[in-house]
Amino acid sequence: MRSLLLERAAHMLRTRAPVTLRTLVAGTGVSTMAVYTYFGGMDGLWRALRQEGFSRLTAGLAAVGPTADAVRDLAALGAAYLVNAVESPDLYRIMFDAGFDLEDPGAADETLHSLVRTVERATADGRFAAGTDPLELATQSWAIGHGLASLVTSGPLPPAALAHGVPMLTALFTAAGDEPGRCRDSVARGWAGLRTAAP
Amino acid sequence: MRSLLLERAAHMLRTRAPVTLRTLVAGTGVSTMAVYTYFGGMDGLWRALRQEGFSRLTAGLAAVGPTADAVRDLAALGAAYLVNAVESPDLYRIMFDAGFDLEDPGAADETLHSLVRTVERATADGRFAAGTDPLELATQSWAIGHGLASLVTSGPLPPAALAHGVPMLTALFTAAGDEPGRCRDSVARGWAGLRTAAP
DNA sequence: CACTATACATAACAGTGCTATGTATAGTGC
DNA sequence: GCACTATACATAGCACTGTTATGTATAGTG
Repeated sequence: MRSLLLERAAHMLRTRAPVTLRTLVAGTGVSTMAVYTYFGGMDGLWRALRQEGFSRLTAGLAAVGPTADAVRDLAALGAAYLVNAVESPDLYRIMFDAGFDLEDPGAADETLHSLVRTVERATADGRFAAGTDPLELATQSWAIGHGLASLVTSGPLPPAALAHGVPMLTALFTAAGDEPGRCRDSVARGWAGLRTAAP
Repeated sequence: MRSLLLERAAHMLRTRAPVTLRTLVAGTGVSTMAVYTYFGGMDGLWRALRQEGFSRLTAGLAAVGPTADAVRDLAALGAAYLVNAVESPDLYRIMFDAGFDLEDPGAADETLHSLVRTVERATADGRFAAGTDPLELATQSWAIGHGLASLVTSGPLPPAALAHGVPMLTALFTAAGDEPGRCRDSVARGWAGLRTAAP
């Protein structure tokens, strides 16, 4: 029942149907109280959806198999991040919407950690300068990805603006010590995985 | 009356008091209908608040007087942008919250335009490569600013993370053709205006 | 001075999340 | 097998939300 409600909520989110306590349980044959036994209220449902969103994101990032080129992998992670955000924008909005704030700090940690590991690999491979702080560079990559994803899903920028990720990440990685030409090539190859799902 | 309601709503937003139709008019001696005559409903109030937010942001950016160093000014614009977002996070959230989407496209245009003009100035001064697309670089700077502002005001990153703006903008501007050492210096000087208001 | 439009007030309506209270079922100790 | 208890719901109602239908007083206008 719990997962049924979660799936239904996710589906209503995708179809842009308003997700309210009563519209959620309508059709399931179950009453409004079920939401309280399983989630403790609507806030609990949103939290569960948020975790679901991060789980889906983590899975999407994990699908970016590590290759010999760690810089390519970093760009591929960025592309996968954007694809995830654009394909389910409502879920993405919930994930980064304040209001629940500080309820489960570190929900996004796994996302950041996969970036950190890849930066470390790139540094170990000699692509970035020896003194590079992995967390710092990973955070900056994340900020770029989130900035683009947020501006596109919120409306101000058209979906085509996602392409800015290529020069931005290239600039960031080059500044971290990677050789410009090789960096551009790696990022372009990693970015090739970006495909916006046709409606 | 209209501006009284707007100011009151902005104040309630600042003090984190829930802004509802009835709490808004309570104490003003006026009834709920006033909101409908002036704003056409709560959605209209949010739209007005959003415009208020953009006006305040535009004013904040305009206060960054142009100096002889256009790259410094670009960084100063970024810092001013972040200060504005962090000082009134709720207003910032409303500005970039979807839901009203596409109601007034181009509300953020003035924000972007001030960046575009400064990029053009920097290019004319020979700081950026001749072929630099001003809109492109301005958009990328915006994405960095918004990414940091959003992640900080939403919770995942601590306020100290705003400092990432310096290396990120430096990397971006250097990639655009500016000389690394001089760029770092300009950005640092422009960033010096960033002061988080003490609570 | 009649007429009309504006600017509200009053009251009610449907919808929201939530809770208090009931009930049926499943598990558990004896 | 049987009382006992906890779980998993259902039913009904509460306080609150935004919205609207209707009234009314005032200001402007021919």
